[in-house]
Amino acid sequence: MKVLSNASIYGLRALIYVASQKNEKEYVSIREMSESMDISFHFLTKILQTLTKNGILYSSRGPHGGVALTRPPGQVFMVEIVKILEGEDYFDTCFLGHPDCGIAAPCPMHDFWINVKSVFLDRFEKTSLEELSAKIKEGKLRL
Amino acid sequence: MKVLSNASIYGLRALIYVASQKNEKEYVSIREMSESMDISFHFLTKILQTLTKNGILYSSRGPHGGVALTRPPGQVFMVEIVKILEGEDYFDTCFLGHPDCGIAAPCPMHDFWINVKSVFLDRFEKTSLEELSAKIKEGKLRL
DNA sequence: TTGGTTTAAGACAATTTAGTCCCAAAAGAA
DNA sequence: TTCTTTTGGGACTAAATTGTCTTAAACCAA
Repeated sequence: MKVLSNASIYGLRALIYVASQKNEKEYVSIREMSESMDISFHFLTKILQTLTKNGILYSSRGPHGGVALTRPPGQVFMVEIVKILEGEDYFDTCFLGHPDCGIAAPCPMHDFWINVKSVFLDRFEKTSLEELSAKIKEGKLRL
Repeated sequence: MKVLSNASIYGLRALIYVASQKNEKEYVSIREMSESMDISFHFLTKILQTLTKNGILYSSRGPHGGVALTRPPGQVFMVEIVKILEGEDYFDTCFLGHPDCGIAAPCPMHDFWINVKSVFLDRFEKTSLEELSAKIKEGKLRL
């Protein structure tokens, strides 16, 4: 079971990586991240570019260049990242794929799916990069 | 957000279609289903073939041929269909894609994901084709 | 200013998923 | 038997996702 594309997963992991850095102001090298997390450098670069375009990251070229968060990790929430990388309509889906599933004509899984989606939305809205990176810093979790 | 491939969705919908038939013993034509549900006939045929190979359906060729359930709809549960069409390891995934995410080295979403997956598993284990088709028969739901 | 380093941008290739097509095989009917 | 209908099986195509590569642009330091 998978709810995020690889692009979103890599993007999230990279953001957590950046968020768990000691010095919040310093740029983190994409090359360093790609090697440390064993993600294709070029692919990761492309994903981080869209996060930069969408105002989540600053970026700088040249020596000591890389990316950095535009906001403190505690103010960046999963839901925003997911919507940028998966699309604004991420939560507007039907379990069985009907384009217009709703109260008027619900599919057999409608009630269950509405519930599940609200659990995801709630969690994504409440989870910040700070929370995600906190235990990484303590070495209790892995990226 | 999507948790099932199109193949699984089409397979499930077709099974619900078969299950909501008046006469349980009669074969249901794949052509009829594909047209009624607006699914590619050849694609649906392929999907139903794997369900036939896996003992979920009987099939018969020629006039009045088609597919029929091998068991009463009340004895066929979603979890079985999903595992056939998505793979046995459907519930053995990490939210962030780590192949060996576990208690020893959990990812930052591990606890949440374990919970969500158990909700899905529980629901899939308890939901039969009979339940899914019940309200279709009454015309209260759509396929 | 020159050269090395690093992200930006976009073309390109590989893989996976989705869907199409053709013909064979089985079943029923004339 | 022979013809028609319908599923079986596999090759093929299309689209989306994933990943690679090349070149340009920006930045830094010597």
